[in-house]
Amino acid sequence: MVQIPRTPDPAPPAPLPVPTSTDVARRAGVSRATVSYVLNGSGTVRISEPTRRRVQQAARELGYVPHAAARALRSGHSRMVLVTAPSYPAGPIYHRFLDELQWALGRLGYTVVQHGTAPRHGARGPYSDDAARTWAELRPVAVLVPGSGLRPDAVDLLRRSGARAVLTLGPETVPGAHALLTDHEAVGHRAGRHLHDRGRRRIGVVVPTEPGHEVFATPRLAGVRRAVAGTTATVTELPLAYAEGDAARLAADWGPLGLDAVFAYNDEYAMLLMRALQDEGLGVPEDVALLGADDLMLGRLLRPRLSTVHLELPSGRDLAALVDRAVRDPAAPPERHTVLGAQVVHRESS
Amino acid sequence: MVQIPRTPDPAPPAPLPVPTSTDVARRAGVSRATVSYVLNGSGTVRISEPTRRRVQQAARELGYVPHAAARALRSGHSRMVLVTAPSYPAGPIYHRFLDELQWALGRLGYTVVQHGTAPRHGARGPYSDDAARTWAELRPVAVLVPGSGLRPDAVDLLRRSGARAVLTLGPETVPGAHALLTDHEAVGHRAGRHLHDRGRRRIGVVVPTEPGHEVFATPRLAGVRRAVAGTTATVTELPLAYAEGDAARLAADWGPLGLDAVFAYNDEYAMLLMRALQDEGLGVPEDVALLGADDLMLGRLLRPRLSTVHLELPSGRDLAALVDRAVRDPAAPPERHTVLGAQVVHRESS
DNA sequence: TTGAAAGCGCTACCAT
DNA sequence: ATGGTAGCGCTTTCAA
Repeated sequence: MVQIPRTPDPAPPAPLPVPTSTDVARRAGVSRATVSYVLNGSGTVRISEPTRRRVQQAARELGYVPHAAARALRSGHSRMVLVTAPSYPAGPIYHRFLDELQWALGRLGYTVVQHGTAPRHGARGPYSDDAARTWAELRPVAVLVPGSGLRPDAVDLLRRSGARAVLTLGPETVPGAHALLTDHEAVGHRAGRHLHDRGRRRIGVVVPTEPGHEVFATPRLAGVRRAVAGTTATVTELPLAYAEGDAARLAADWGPLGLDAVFAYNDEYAMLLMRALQDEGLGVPEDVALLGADDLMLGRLLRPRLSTVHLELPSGRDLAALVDRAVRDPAAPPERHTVLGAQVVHRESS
Repeated sequence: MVQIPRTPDPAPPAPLPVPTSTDVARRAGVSRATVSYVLNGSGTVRISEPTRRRVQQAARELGYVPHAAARALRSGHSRMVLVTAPSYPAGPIYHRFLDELQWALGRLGYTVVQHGTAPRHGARGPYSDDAARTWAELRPVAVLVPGSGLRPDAVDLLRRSGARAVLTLGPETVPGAHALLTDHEAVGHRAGRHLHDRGRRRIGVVVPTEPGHEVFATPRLAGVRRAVAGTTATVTELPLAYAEGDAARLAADWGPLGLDAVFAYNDEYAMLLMRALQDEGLGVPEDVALLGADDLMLGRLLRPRLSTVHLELPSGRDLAALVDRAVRDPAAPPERHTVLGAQVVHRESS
């Protein structure tokens, strides 16, 4: 960070005392109870119009903002939905989904808060109790955990701390938690079947070596295997780091592999590999068919245009509704939903 | 969402009462005060080892998790740093930065919470008071607002609600808030100078038509203009949507433009445009030089390899230190820092 | 070394 | 229609 020359700047006003509902009450000449009634529009109690006005004006003049923590403490529950940071590097698809979810939950009166305790080096394990404890301290009414690694005891901890619903969005179910299953096995299966349908018989499957991707890569690989089970086709695992050098290495050793198709994990790895293959003089799709996933824009810009598996997360509205339902009936048995739409988009590379 | 058949699932236990420090005290046979001392390791008070043990064991057995809101209420301040959702579509660079920041603030004892009130269609304006109010209700000790659009009255509202520091990370300063200035004018300037140095004289600058990008695009354009001011070079604004069709349209009308270089806003737009140009038979960089920004991996995979402006956000550690400093001395005048490292990486496209 | 008690800001019950 | 007041879970001074 570089300090740049600055013109003298007016110091901010000394920290004023934060106005409370008591201040509003005093200023409006009413009791705190009345203030609360006016500002929260309690259903049962009626306040006269003049009083109501005085209170609202006093609140405005003071810049009064209610204290969410105090409210939660008193009322025994918050409207906070905590979304934890995904355990994997999230892409544009996830962010669009989260945006939608936030908006939909907002309409239902919830406040969405993201907590990014990304598991760092040296952490004891995925979603160690430490992380879950931090979440629990916030006393969210619901917790959504995208990705994998949520442990059953963490679910327990959260529920015992008052969370009325715990939901996972990922490849596995966790006891006690509602599950939105992203069925990556099905993604692999679609990919495998597509390549097999196109007449390919020696299929490679890229498995990123970067940590955090196993969650998707493993079931996708299994899906491809299942797709060609009972046929003459073979499936070969292709570890690959997201780096030019590694792709070049893989491409250089391509011959002996004898592969005629690759499901490249996603569009970005596909682009990486396509480039390396082409640089090595191999033809796509003549020599080797290439299939990505995610349907990113960049796939359409490649030559040949990249075939891909288009993925679709659940609509934010649907998920918001599920959260709301779960919160209203915390004792209901966990729901399980399959939420990952997967569809092959056939373009030119396969 | 598709409901899949499920085996009957054990219903979760009826919502147990959440254990409080009173429960821990009772179980350990001590007072709540003692529990607090033990669990928070108060500096002044010494608790005997046996008592300490009993308390800790009781807490463990009960699955006790302190109530952050209650604690904040009593102590008068929280350790929550609120990071609002960026007002622009955030890329991998931002996410890496945020990760780092979170980690660094965590080490300083803060809890980072992201609040995504992304300004949606129909919202009254950028960061309307509504959004700021929601933030203020959480009574964060500090608020970091990436992007632009934070209004001075929102800063005021936040400070009057007890936020000891408000920081912006973006192209503009806001009165009352610390500013981490991402100097995109400098990015444009570097880009313009590079292209001019390479002998280009008719320079196009891509300006995305998608909303939200103006914040960057406008100053970048201005920077290019400044870089060639006083020379014979010209600068042409090139509105472009992130869609194949629009790029094709632009490329089809290329001739009359008479441009020999383009600063393409970022690597993704650069890739889009490069493809369209090449499809149109134009040579990069012979006919037209192309410069991206962000230094994404995909730039290295293009042919020719994409020249780009490498951007660097401040280190999470530095920023965490600044937040901490600002929180400790809330009356200090706002700091201003320029935090965007910009450096041209010359490859083959320019 | 430990406990009693006040009080943070707020809501909701019960009076008036 | 409005006010008094208890108490949510916690920390911290003051006494014992």
